[in-house]
Amino acid sequence: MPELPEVETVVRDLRPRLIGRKILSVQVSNKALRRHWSQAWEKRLVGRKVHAIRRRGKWIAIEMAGRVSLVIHLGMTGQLTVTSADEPRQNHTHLVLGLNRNWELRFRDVRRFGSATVFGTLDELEAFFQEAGLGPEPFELKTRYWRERLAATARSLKAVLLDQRVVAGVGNIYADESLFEARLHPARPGKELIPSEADRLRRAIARVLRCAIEKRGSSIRDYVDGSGSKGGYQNEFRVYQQVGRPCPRCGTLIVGTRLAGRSTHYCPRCQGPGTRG
DNA sequence: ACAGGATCCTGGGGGC
DNA sequence: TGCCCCCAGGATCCTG
Repeated sequence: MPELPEVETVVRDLRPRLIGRKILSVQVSNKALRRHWSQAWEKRLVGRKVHAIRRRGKWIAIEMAGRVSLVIHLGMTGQLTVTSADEPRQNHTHLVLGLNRNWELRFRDVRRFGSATVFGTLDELEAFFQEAGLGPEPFELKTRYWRERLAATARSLKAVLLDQRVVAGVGNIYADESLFEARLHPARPGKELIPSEADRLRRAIARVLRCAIEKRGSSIRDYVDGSGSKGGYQNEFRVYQQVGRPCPRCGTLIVGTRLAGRSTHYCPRCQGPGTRG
């Protein structure tokens, strides 16, 4: 599920609920997430106060006193919520941090493509992100960098947008919505774009993501924010999951295809294959 | 360098 | 009601 707008919404929700709270206990389910949980991590967490929560791409870093951090990726179906400890636990809850004042931070993940990892030092944390090779944040994309990355590749725009090493945080929904906003065909090879088209795409990505953050993300199925509520951007989709419906710009029917291994949606007219887009 | 497929998982929806 | 097949907001590894 969660792409940048969803992860950003979760992070903003968690901040007031988590910062200053103390971790009193750690409970882990017997099912493995994408990265194996080490028992030694529990001792590192217990007794610590939460200092800050940050997002990098689709990653969430919960930073504690003593430079310990809990780093979480929500995968496809991850949910990270702060709830009263009295609230019944849903199935597929894989990590529960008991907090003071009877609160709990819960990580639920039906498909278990998500992960939770603890780092003991800032160096470890930085090395982890370094190794991931994450590209810049979409809101900090430099014109020159973006033009050059596109010019250097024959891959489709769709594949480039999904590549976290080129730009961090865009996933399948916002790739399609951004390409529609920019009036560019998802199969266009990056190096075919003229500079003005590359710039248009860069601005489209930022515009779409900002709008989605405003609507608190997209809830298709599993996504919920930091308090367990759904987002609203699924009502704003212009091409994603809109196959057979009229394009909001020109009325042509939206079509679906498969690109870069993912379902892809676009308007064959507005996003026609020509240079003009 | 790049596309495409398989993989890790569970559950929902459609067809029969 | 049940079964079978396909699909899903991600990421990674392998093949050709």
